[in-house]
Amino acid sequence: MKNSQVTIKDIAKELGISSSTVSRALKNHPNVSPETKKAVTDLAEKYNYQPNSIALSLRRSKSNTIGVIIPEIVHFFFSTVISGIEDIAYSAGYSVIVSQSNESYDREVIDTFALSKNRVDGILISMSRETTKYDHFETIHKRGLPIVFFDRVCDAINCSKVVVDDFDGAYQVTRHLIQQGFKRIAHLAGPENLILSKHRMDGYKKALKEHSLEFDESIIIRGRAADNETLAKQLTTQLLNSANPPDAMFAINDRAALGVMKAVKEKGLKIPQDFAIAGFSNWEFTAMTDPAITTVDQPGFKMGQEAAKLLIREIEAEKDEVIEPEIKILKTDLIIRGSSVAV
Amino acid sequence: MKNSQVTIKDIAKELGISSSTVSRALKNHPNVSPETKKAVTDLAEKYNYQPNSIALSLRRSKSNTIGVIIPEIVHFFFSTVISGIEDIAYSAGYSVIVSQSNESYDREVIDTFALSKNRVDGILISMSRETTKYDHFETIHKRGLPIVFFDRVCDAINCSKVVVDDFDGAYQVTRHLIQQGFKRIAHLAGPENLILSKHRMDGYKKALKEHSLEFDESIIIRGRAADNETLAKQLTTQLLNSANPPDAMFAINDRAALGVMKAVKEKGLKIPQDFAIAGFSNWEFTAMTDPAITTVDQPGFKMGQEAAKLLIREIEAEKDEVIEPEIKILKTDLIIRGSSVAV
DNA sequence: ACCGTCACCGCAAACGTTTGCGGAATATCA
DNA sequence: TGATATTCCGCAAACGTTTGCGGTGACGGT
Repeated sequence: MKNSQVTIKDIAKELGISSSTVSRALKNHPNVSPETKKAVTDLAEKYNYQPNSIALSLRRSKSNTIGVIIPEIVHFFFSTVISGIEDIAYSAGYSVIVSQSNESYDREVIDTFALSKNRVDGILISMSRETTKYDHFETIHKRGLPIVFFDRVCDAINCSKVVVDDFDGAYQVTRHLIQQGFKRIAHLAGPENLILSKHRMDGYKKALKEHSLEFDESIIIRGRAADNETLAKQLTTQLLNSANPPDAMFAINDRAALGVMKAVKEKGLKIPQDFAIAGFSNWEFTAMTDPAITTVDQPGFKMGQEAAKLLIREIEAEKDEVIEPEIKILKTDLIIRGSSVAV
Repeated sequence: MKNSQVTIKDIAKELGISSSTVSRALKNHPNVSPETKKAVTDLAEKYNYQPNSIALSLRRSKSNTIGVIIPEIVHFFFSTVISGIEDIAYSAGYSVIVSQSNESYDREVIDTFALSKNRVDGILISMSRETTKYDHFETIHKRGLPIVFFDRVCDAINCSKVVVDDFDGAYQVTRHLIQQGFKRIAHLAGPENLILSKHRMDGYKKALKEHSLEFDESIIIRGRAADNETLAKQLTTQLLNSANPPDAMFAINDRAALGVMKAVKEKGLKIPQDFAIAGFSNWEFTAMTDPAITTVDQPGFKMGQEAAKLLIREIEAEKDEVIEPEIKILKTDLIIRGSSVAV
């Protein structure tokens, strides 16, 4: 149990010089004689000196840590984003501390202030599904703490954001379904308070319009089905049993698409011959179902990278330097699989 | 940009008292008059005083942060474990900083020392697949930094560990296959340097022996197929085309099981009538395939919780107190699904 | 008038590091 | 020899907090 690490003071004492000199010697400051430098570095190496990062943080009033708040960690997309964040953060010398809101507004507020109290240098956030008030963001942002939103962004705060081109992704996947010959394409929509739901809906509408298909509210599934596979299945079954059922479905995300698929299979329809399905996000499992699900790939890793870059840029800006908020829109990638086209 | 947070000194200055008194007033120390206390707490509230956790860390030489090293974040099981770790850590007042080794030994070493340099109070580790040398663990452990291993544990280090009862899980799932009437059960084994591979193999063997089935090396798939779906599929196809093919497969994990499933489907065999499949870990997607895959649930969340508890217990032990390393073995849960039994 | 007790508060050191400033010793020059 | 420049180093403050110890003043008891 050699408890304490060796410090600058220890080295100074052993060499009979002051800590200032040791500090300077270690960073190769010109005002230190070569002999002293050598003595210091030798001893530092011998004792395996590691600068105390906490003392450094206090001195510089900078923790070199960034906080991340996401709805959930156990989630293919978000964990991919974290991976991207860490990639950039680590190579820039930052640690990453992650906390999850579990899609709860209250928890998100707690997490936000906890990170602020922990003196992180900046925060990356993807909002919870419940969040409709933004005071907690406002508060810490006004305090001068850099914030960057990603994916589930907040329009009310004037800061940098990274999103995926939801509109275009939805447009492309819907167009694909139309090009495959499907005529009556339903849409399972997302929660109304997330902008991405609106964007995807708009992309869907644009594709319909462009191909002279009319938008029909009766084949739109709204509400909480987006993240509830069972509900998605139920509502799809209902739709399939209706008078004028759809022949394809674009679901707002892959989990919902899976619910749709189960409903369609249960009904005895063949995929994609009788009914085509497309999701959104390219979650891992979409390649594993039978048939595999057509979807839209969101560059999660890249999103994490970009968000981290924007944040660090802001953190490391000079005091008087004014950083204009930047909105990064990442292109999506249409992944065509068996659920929408015969292989 | 109100840059600086208010400090104890600021409050002290404004009230014309010393920082010591403010500090004591804030923690309700008896040696402070009620009036002073009130004045201090009022002002603290007014300015929304937040203790500077970095200064605290320096003072107490304790960062209240724990480090986690896992092979990858984008992984259902490991992200579940993290979730469990955070659950315990946050309620005990610790932050969690996560880093991933990406299954690389070199990266694991770097991460280990980076965490140590960042002055975490303890480390939770699940080893990379590559790791066969343990000097980096040894070094920091000798330095007195508490370590707890989980899942992929290291026998060479004498510290607390949390594992799943791999032996029993494998035994149960194999027995289940036997009870369903399958006679020639193959096994896709894991990397040899991970103890869990051996344990699962042993559980498999025990079930065979108990039912008087002989162990046949020719239907064991070894090598790198465990985390390579494509390879798993190839080798399974090879096995299916052999002279005396198996009628069931217990795969060391779910990803491999999926490869097996694809091979079996491609061969035109019916699952489970002609061929049964079982995996291990209960990854999310196993419930989503068609048919759903029988597997063994590993309590990832609970594992995270237990590991965090053990670590924090060690961190918060008194200096002279001797903490005996503890090995926690968590029970698994057999999840029977369509791939091994007709519904 | 002296002493002891008590309640309340401040001083200063400590955690480990950085850095502006000044000072001592040596070297350079007139 | 005396003045000045150069080289190297230490002092002390600062980051924000905690805490042992000592100090002050009021009060009651003898």
